[in-house]
Amino acid sequence: MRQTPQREGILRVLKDSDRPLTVEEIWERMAEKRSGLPTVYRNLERFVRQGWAESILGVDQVMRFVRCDSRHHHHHLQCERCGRTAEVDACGLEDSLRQLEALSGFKITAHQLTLFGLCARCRASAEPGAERRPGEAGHEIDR
Amino acid sequence: MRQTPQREGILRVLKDSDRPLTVEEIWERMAEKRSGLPTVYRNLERFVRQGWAESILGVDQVMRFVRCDSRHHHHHLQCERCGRTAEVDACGLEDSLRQLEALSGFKITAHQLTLFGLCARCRASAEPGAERRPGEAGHEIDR
DNA sequence: TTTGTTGCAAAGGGTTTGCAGGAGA
DNA sequence: TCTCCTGCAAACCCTTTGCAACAAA
Repeated sequence: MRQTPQREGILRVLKDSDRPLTVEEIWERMAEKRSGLPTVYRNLERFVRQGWAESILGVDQVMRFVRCDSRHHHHHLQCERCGRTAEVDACGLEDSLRQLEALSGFKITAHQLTLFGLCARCRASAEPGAERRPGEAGHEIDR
Repeated sequence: MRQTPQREGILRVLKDSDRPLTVEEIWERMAEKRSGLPTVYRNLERFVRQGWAESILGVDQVMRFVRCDSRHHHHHLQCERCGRTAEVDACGLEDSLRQLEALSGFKITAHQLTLFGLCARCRASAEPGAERRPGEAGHEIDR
């Protein structure tokens, strides 16, 4: 896989963001060397295949991308207000899954879990007028 | 909400299927009184809002719809081979969530969990050549 | 009769593709 | 040099919308 300014740009944008971004947001943030939208799509797809990025579906049904820090099994916690996400390492689901297998007859091979809520920050600063949706700009540390 | 043959048709198709269906699949199965695709979209949206149906995203990233049997909190088990789903009542996640809240500082307000695997049936009849993906025809009982 | 619903066709919007030119290695 | 990658524009496809005709209640 070749190294190109476009690819570096995409990965940089993802790295610099603390929340998942839509394809268009990524594209917009590639200030210096903006590439074509198709290039962003094509590379994002590869990054996901390679395990360098991950796509997650927001509450608003929009697909967003995050840099994938940990290769191992994990899940995402998404703040409903600012859109920031946190990775959750352990999922503590294993026991429940074994139980379910016995109950349902299914052999469970994979699961997908997304958690929604309020991050510590937004929880603290619950000032009115601060409501935001995932996909909108977050706090001052946004970008 | 008025009762129309189109609405009855959609609900009937959903009820007769043991696996989630795409909008187009639902539309195709409304044999007698086939409606326009927009009508299917419009009603499906309402049914979901009303809690009569539920949309679930497959491993293939395609949205499908199921009749919603239980109004209470539940999750879906999807068979990767035949596409059939089962509803799981308890999710046994509650304890883990409390732990996570303490750990992450998040106040978890909602979660979305989908389980993938092999249903009892497909597990038993693991004959080669029987591979199917969600969205393709299932077993003989498919319709 | 009133008002919600349908069907059609057209618009919309995000994503993908084809292809020729360009640039990593 | 040889591929792989990019950019552009066009094609796609699923979904939504506008509007007039229609049918529940």
